[in-house]
Amino acid sequence: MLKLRNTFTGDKEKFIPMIDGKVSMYVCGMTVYDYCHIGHARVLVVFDVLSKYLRYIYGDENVVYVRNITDIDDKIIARALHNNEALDDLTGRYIAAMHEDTERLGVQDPDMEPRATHHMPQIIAMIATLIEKEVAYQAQNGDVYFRISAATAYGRLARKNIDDLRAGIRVEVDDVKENPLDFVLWKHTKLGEPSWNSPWGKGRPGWHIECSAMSMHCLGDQFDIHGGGLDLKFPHHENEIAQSEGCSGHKYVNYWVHNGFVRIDSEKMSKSLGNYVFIRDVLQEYKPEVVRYFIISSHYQSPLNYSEANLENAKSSLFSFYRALVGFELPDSIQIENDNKYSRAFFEALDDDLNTPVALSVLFEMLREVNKIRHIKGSAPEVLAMAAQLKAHAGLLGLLKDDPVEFLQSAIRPGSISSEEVNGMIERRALAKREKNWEESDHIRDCLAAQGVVLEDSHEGQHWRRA
RNA sequence: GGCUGGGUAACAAAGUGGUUAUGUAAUGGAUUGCAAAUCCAUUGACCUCGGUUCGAUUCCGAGCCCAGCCUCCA
Repeated sequence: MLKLRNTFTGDKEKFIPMIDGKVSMYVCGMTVYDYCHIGHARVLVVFDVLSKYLRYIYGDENVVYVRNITDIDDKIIARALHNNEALDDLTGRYIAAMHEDTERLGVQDPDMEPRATHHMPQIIAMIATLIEKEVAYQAQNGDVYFRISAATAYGRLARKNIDDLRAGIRVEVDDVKENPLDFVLWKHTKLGEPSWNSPWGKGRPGWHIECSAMSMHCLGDQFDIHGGGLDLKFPHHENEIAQSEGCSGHKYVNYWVHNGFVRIDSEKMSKSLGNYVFIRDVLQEYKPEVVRYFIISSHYQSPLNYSEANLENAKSSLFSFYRALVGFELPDSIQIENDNKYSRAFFEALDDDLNTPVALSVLFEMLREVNKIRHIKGSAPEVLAMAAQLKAHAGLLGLLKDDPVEFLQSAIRPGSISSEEVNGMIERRALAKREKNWEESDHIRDCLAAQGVVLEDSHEGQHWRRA
């Protein structure tokens, strides 16, 4: 039985869907004014793994996974202005780039990908309801604010109390808010900014209300899982709760799931610190599955330290899995057999709050078993079956999807020696080996090594891979 | 200042009141023309100080250190 750490209560809880056998999940996606960085990759991959596992448990058709796109906000407007570019062009470009990144990372598309600008009627209707219920008000400057004093249990998710928050806040001179903690739902338009018509005049929505409106529109006013990065916990998710529950009058989300940060040099990686690494930059150096392996090699809530050493570690681990699968003819889709000790341990790990590091350790045990029996029995059916199960289980984590030879031999750096050249040299070496010309054979091996190609001799001949 | 997490062997990373996590690296063996890969084996650990306990890395308390949130951020 799957258990998840619910950050609302802080406890590891049994996951019981609201509607028996059906799961609804919403994850805060990207604000599209730049390329996705490794921190984004972590959210994408973590919730991809969770959704894959939920689909495995409940069936593909019984899981609805929604990941939104924020395509209207201050930073987007600022960037468009800076680029002298139309807003739609800018967001369109970065949405396309994001889709490139997710596809390369093997992240399955969510069932729905709502965009804020496509949900203005829902956003406006929600604000209208909040005003009607007097949990929101329009201030003198035309902005509409959420009335914190009307919220029940504000600060519960982030475990903050309103007095502390208020003490720390700096009140601006011209503040029109009733309470400095009140946050904006609708901003009246400023010259040159994109705007939509509303009962409160032309303007645009605040960030928090977008997610409330889109999630409730897609999944209903209460749903199972809401995910996102830890940095969204406060104030974004806190505010979502306040708005959504203020609107519906009942509970909004049953399980809050937050993933930890990616760190770089022991510091949080973020746009505001400027120390981020784009996904597309990492993919110049490492294959997508290596990045994925790196991400899931630690628990989703722990901090994840981005470093070359850790990527290299992930790379060598993943390579050893692929090496073991070379030479086996395995179908792409394999039924998972879950009645053996490996599988039980694997699923026990995933059930335990998605403990992917332990799940990976089970895959290593399967790997060792494959190598061991392969050595004795070659390609006997039971060896193939074991290899197939390894591939199938890894597939649930989004790993071992590639063809092994392709994975091991394809070059990612431009200017690398071509596979044809390598094969030519290997042929010459085979000849030298036959003639027991070890000097020549070793020379060729050294030459290839200098080009980043590793040769391995086996009973069936020479195998090669790129280091 | 308030609030969250965390400190595990060379590195990465789980977990546990007493029994091998796991991977990389290292060492020895099998294998190989030599290597590599693979298999077998081995070394190496739980921040500090108290407390609870027959026994604590694991529970409790204090301290030190690290990261994060309290303002936009995945």
